[in-house]
Amino acid sequence: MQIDESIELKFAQQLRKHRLRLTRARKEIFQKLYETNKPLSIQDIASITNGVHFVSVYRSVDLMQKAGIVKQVPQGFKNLFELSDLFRPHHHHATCKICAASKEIHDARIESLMNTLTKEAGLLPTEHHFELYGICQNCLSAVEDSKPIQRED
Amino acid sequence: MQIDESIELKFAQQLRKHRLRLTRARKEIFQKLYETNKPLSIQDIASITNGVHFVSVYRSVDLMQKAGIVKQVPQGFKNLFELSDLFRPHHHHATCKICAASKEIHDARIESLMNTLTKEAGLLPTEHHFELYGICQNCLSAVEDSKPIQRED
DNA sequence: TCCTTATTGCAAATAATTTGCATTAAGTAT
DNA sequence: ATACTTAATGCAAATTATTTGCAATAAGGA
Repeated sequence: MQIDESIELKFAQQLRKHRLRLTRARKEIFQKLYETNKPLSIQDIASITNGVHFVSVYRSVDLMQKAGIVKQVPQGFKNLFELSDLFRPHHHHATCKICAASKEIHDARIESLMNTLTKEAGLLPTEHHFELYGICQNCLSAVEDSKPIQRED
Repeated sequence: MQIDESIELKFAQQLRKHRLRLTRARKEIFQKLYETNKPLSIQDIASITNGVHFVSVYRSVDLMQKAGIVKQVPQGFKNLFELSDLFRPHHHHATCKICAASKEIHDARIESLMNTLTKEAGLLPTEHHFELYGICQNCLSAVEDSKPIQRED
């Protein structure tokens, strides 16, 4: 997939703004996040990225995060990353607890409520994490809610 | 702090319902979560808990989580735990990005919106994670937003 | 009190993340 | 284009976090 010209430019500018260099590794990471278009773990990124050492992925994702290029998406117990709102429309995720399939949610109601609540709590809003979980149609049949928890043995 | 009788009973029942035994370690963990009354990491719990090996904390928190006694609160990049809604009113957190002070939010608007959105996404709602971040009054003065990111060197 | 088996503690294995350092390569100036 | 400065990379190794195996212990029911 070819990245849009203006997106690429913005990427370069954002790096520069934070005195970060536009390296092959970072281009590669950005490209993969862009075309995959869903939250990925560091490991995920390292595995699909071409010739970029996983340590560099850690370091670059961290810096790109601080530079506002990438944002963290804590999903359940995993820390995932995707491109920030600078590069794609702000959204949230609804994820199936069972099959982990995840769907994007775009809804203005969320944002306004978030801001209101954050301010009401006496904070200057910077960000919010918002993840919905449920069970999708496909998986519903396999679940019995009242059953005691499963052990692995 | 002494735990309410009915709370303790419910705790025991919930364990039993899931065929989990009421052990000293679990009482201790429950007690600490109860009196601390804020999200704690596994490490936190292990350190304030009296004579409970950290491996047991991992295991018991995991089981108590599956049994609905404890719930996970992914906060930023940390996985924290607190008692589930069975034992304290459902709420969310507004956390200062800088000093990490965290304030509880109780607001019915959130819940209804969550449920609506989850259903709209085609999922049967099970849970949601919802964390607000901002900068509190105390910390506000120390921040200059447009400054390039800080490196540690 | 006895019996069954979940739970614990400990040691050790794995996995995840971070750090130090020499080498490479951006980005700027010449 | 070439040289220069220093950020960024790769690799090895250190930390840190989490999980697993197993023998000893202790819940909880008979």
